Amino acid sequence: MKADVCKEFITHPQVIEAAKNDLLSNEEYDYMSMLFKMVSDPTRLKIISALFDRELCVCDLMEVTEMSQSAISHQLSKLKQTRLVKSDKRGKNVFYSLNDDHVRQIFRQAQEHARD
Amino acid sequence: MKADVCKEFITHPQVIEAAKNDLLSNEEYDYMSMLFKMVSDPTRLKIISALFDRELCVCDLMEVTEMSQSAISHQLSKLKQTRLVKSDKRGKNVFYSLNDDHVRQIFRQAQEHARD
DNA sequence: ACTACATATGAACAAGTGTTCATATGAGGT
DNA sequence: ACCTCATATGAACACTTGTTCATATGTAGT
Repeated sequence: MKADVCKEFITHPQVIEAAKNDLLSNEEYDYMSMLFKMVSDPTRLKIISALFDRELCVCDLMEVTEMSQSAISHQLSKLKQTRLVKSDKRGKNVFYSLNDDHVRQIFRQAQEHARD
Repeated sequence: MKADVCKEFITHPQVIEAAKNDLLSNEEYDYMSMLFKMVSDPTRLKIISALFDRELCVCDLMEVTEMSQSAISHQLSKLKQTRLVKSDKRGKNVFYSLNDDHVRQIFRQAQEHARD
């Protein structure tokens, strides 16, 4: 970013070139950032683990997570917009479930990390 | 959370019990939340991918990520506090590198997800 | 049509986050 | 001792985020 800083490089320019080549596109960073943001809130993590092996309606999620209806509904809305969960309206209820397996994998990986 | 909501459960209480049993401890949620927060910022993601296969000093990271010295230093400080990176002071420079393999795994998993 | 229940949504507010700017610390060379 | 380079750090600021409160929408039963 600055030109007149770090005049005396110790690591050779090749190392910096290599690191530059390892960079991804901005779209990839933005997507990953969005994905991680979605799973970086404890309430949403609770919701995700509740939905891990079954579908649940908003009602059920209130019971399970001990959160208010509004809070859950707002979070589900975000999770749905970002395609992490899908919904199925049946009668008065709306049932939510995880949308694909990537979420489960990332969740599991972090959970393993948490055990240390 | 509320008692007088959802009087007519469609899913049986057993399902709710099962979901409750799948919940983790608050400490686990907080840890996972913290971990995901750390990798949910594009600047930090850039830093992490630059450090993926090599150590770099703050100087190098400025060049590679095209960010200001202060911004990088602040982010490295957070990444170090949360043990995602470690540092090694040699002379005038401080070299940073990833601290364990969990970060790499979680990063890779998300990157795969990003390709869809 | 009316009522009760389930969910969604908008506004408002407190709390958290990332950057910049200015300055401090610390190490090496002279 | 002094100067310069490399990094760290504190304060200030704009911006984002999650919750609550109030209210709207929609569905089923009567």
